[in-house]
Amino acid sequence: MTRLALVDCNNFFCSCERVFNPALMGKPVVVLSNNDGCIISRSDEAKALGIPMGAPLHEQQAVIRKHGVHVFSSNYTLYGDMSARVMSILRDEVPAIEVYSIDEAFLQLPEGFTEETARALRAKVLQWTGIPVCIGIGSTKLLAKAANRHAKKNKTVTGGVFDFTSYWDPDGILSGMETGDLWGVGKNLAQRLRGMGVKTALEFKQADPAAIRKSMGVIGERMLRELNGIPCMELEEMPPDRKGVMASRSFGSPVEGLEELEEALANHVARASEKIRRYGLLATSMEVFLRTNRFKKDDPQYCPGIGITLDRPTNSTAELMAQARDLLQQIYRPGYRYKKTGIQLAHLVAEDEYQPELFDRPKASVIHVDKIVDEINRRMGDPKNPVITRASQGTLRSGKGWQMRSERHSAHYTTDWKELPEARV
DNA sequence: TCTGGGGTCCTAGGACCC
DNA sequence: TCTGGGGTCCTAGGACCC
Repeated sequence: MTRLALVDCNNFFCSCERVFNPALMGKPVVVLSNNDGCIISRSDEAKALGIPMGAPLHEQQAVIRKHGVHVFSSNYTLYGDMSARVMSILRDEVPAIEVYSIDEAFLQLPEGFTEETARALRAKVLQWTGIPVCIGIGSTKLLAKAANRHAKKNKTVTGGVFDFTSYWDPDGILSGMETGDLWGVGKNLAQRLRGMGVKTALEFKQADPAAIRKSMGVIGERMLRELNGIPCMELEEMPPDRKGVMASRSFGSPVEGLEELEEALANHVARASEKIRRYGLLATSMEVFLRTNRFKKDDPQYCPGIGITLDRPTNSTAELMAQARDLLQQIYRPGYRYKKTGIQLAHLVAEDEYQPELFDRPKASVIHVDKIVDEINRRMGDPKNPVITRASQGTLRSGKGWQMRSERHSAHYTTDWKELPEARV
């Protein structure tokens, strides 16, 4: 039987801050998201105060002041550095490792790697880096994840390490776990499972595969098999090729003017292009988007996006910048309070494999034209009940007119006319 | 009134994760 | 007043091709 471990750093960002400020030990600590908007990491003490994951900072100010919670802006350079140290220790201990995220890794365990070995590894990571970790062991990735969760939730009993493969009653553990606690089962799938009478991880494990397949597709079936110890997810030592790179930020306060949006966008283009250069990649398509504040229900909402296929693959900041500015001008409308803007570089190709004469560009180019949306709604529907509620993209199909997608119906709408005033491709 | 079948490519949207 | 920023995979359906 193959055995895998999932090693997960506890409250990683908070733990990193503590390494460099030991006086924070035993005190409540939180780390904030990029914009200092949300709480994205909490120490155990902060969790005990009832501060939820992802909570907007402003909602927690009272608790923070009352209990003297230490608040940090995030410092990803620091966290990346600490992560590398932890991973390098893990890499030296086992034949293969998959770095799954900044604070997690799957380990392929060699023969004779026992729970005691795991405890020693845990102690070593703590001693060498100052970062506490939990370790879960199982015969599949899903079970290793579940074991890790059990170890973390019952730290006083488990000491931060739990091994499904040597425990006398694994089903007993699964029966105490809700399906929503499993890796890959979120709010919606948990609800779907409840509808089938499946509430615990054990009930999921024992469910009818055909029924699961029908209601949850291959993802559900895969999870069911993994619960039964049949591996469906391989250890991936090499990170897969990147599909796209995004750079976006929210504004602290709403922005209305084009100039300010351009400035922000320039920043995003610089970051994204730098990133793909570092990876040795070229972008062949780019998308620019704008967002109004979705939390302000009463404000007029406008969330356009526009994508193009680039004339030639590039990672040059200047080239991308010129394109981005042009795209922004196409979607910008005055009179809205914008909250966020960003770009996405996609259809990435490796720089050293790129040969212009062999390069096959993506065929369809996506456009955004608000006027087309308006026009379709005007021509096709009752203006009070528009066919397209929030379509942000459409495609010009050769000879077939415009194809738009309606959010409400999740379907394409194809018009039989091509020409529209002021339509820009 | 009947009106192929198989395949690829593309996109949006849903769901999930850290 | 303030509400993150990245990613992934799967599915469904249309255009287009043979």
